[in-house]
Amino acid sequence: MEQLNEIYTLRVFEDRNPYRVLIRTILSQRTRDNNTDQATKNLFLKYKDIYEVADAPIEELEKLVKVAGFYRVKARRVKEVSNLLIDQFGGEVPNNSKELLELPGVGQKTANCVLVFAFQKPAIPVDTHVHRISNLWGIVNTMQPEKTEEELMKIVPKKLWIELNDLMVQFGQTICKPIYKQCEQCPLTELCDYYLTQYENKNE
DNA sequence: AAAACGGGGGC
DNA sequence: GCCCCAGTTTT
Repeated sequence: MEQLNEIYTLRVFEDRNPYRVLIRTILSQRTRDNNTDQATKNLFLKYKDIYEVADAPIEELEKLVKVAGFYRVKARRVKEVSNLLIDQFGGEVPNNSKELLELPGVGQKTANCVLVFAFQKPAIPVDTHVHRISNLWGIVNTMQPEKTEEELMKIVPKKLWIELNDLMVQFGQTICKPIYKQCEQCPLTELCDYYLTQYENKNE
């Protein structure tokens, strides 16, 4: 943890407006942060609030969101979710997991991001990196992301949930990648079963 | 359980 | 040019 903190800085949503957090998180699905930021900026420079987004022409939404990729799906989801929130939740983003999961384009990970970043509620947004690395390190041994979240919550002190989660994501993006792992740059090889099994023979 | 969705940034 | 992407929905 200390070592990781020297390499990475914590990324958090400075904007805690629940609606913008929700939209930003939907736009971030399966896309890199830079592109997500740009798409979010495009959207909210043009539209002031949920009602303007809900009324926006789909072609215009697609254009603004394009840089994030999956732009047709995402534009449709942004519009759908905005209309649904207006129709069924009085234009407010729900602050509990059950109702969040009913929204189109919102799965476990996105729901957790909203809970954490908009409402400061305890949850761990487990993405593919966190899931993969947790298993790699033997922190958990399960193929189910929900189970990973459960196990991490047991092991990691609550105060560190968000920070550690974020660091694991960045670690997964840069070093402990899905396939091409950069073990030469890794400060944690001494703790890593994967590294030991991969390299112990080569080091002879 | 697997495919589909779609475009960009990094190297 | 190829690799990899802070997933969710549909088949």
